[in-house]
Amino acid sequence: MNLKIYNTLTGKKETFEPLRHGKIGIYVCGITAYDRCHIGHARSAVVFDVIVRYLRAAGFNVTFVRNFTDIDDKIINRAREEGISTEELAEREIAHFYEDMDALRVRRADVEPRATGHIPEITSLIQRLVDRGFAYESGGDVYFSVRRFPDYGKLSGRNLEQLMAGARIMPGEKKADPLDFALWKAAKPGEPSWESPWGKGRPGWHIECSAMSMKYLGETFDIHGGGLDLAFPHHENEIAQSEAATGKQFVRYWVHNGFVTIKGEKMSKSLGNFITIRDILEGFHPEVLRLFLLSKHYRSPLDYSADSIREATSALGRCYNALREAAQIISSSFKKQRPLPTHVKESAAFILSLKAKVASAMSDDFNTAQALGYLFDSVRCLNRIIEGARKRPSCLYGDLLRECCGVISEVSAMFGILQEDPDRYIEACNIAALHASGLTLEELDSLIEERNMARRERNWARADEIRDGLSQKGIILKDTPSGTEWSADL
RNA sequence: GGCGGCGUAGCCAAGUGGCUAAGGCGACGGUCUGCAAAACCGUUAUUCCCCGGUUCGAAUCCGGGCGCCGCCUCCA
Repeated sequence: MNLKIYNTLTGKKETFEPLRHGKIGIYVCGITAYDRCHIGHARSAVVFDVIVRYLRAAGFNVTFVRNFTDIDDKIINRAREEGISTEELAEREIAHFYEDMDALRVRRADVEPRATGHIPEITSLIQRLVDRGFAYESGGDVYFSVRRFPDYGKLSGRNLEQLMAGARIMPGEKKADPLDFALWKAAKPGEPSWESPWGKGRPGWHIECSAMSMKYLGETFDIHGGGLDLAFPHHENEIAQSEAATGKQFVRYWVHNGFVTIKGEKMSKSLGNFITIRDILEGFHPEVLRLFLLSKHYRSPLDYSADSIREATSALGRCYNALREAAQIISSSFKKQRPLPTHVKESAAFILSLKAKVASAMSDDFNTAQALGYLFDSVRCLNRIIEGARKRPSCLYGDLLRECCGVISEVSAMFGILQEDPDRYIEACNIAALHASGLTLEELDSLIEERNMARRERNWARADEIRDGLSQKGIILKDTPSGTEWSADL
């Protein structure tokens, strides 16, 4: 398997070679625990969740680390506003994070370190930088001397002159140079603080990721990921700190996901145009959100809209519908052993080749959009087989469909979709639609009964009137040989 | 201003030098049906923002233009 990854550091797609054969260390910047997560956070989490699932499916032994920033200015300010401690705030928001991620079927990382749990590692890394002349103490703060690190800017493609244009010293900072950034911040009255060689204080934002990633993955490791907005200054500073301290390359492949936008603009707290994960999950199944997030390549911007979520809902519903029909055929026993038609065999062959196709799409810089295209192709093939079974039943269909569904299910697992029992998924949609229609089940049943009476009397006008009325309320009727069924309009 | 990204059908979206430009949503026609729904079959971009260039050959490479977005301050 030749895996290609786009590396922000070089600006190119490169063939991936792990540092140690068969093993991968990956660190992804997690959240700052001060507020609810929005769809942008969901994208980053789901994208790296799928990347890790894929790497494991490809046979790599992956160590996945994702941190929590549980102390910083935003947390201090928000805690003060709410009149609670920073610990309480961080604990609550980490719990909310898990609530959202569990709902989204995002798996836990192998190590989930927190900044406040790694103060000794952080201070000793800062000490190392001071000892090597890359950092200096100033009035209880410690700063990194950007000009001492010649490679500064190599990740984000900037040079020092460009950076000087926008750099300035904020009031209260004690930098020697406007480009320098804080490694350690002296405690202000009332702020949480830890002991250090420079007095009481707390870590700057960037240093925690260097200290924790190197602790768990080594001084050089394979993949570091995060949102594109972290590339500068956060990841640039991580490189500077880490490489200045160790003299070694810090990270081999930098992977950044694109933003979620809304009406073309970046979704962000400051613009106030964000939609929380919890908001979405009130109206849609978590797999719908996952499908939506994976439907575009991870590096491109992804525009959120109510319509695009509805499209994902329809597409997912179509897949579940096929899986349910397949399950029905599998569970029914046909006596006749008719040979399978050619087009059925061809469809099955396509499905059986799905794993290889998806693996090939994923090996090209994690092309989930292309991979999902193959999955949808397979669902059409599955429907063709189902149609074949309905037209000319044969006992040969049971095993064939079981095998095909198994492949589809296994491949979907990598994306974290189609993992529900189809009956239960569809039933849940139906219940939601019934609820939204404002009808009770009894009212619906009696309308269906009334319509069937009208149909028996060949009163098509009345029958259609009832069906159209229900359709407007989001309930679709389907007349089958075994009676009338109702379902949600997916 | 500096740096970076993007512009493919009605909408969403793969494809980055050469087989018929994936797939999804929608729409339309056919099969099925009392009519529908679901499903299947077919149609829906002779063409990939515009203009030049390289090449036997470009959506794909190069130059220029137009438009949109992001980073340069906290941000997934």
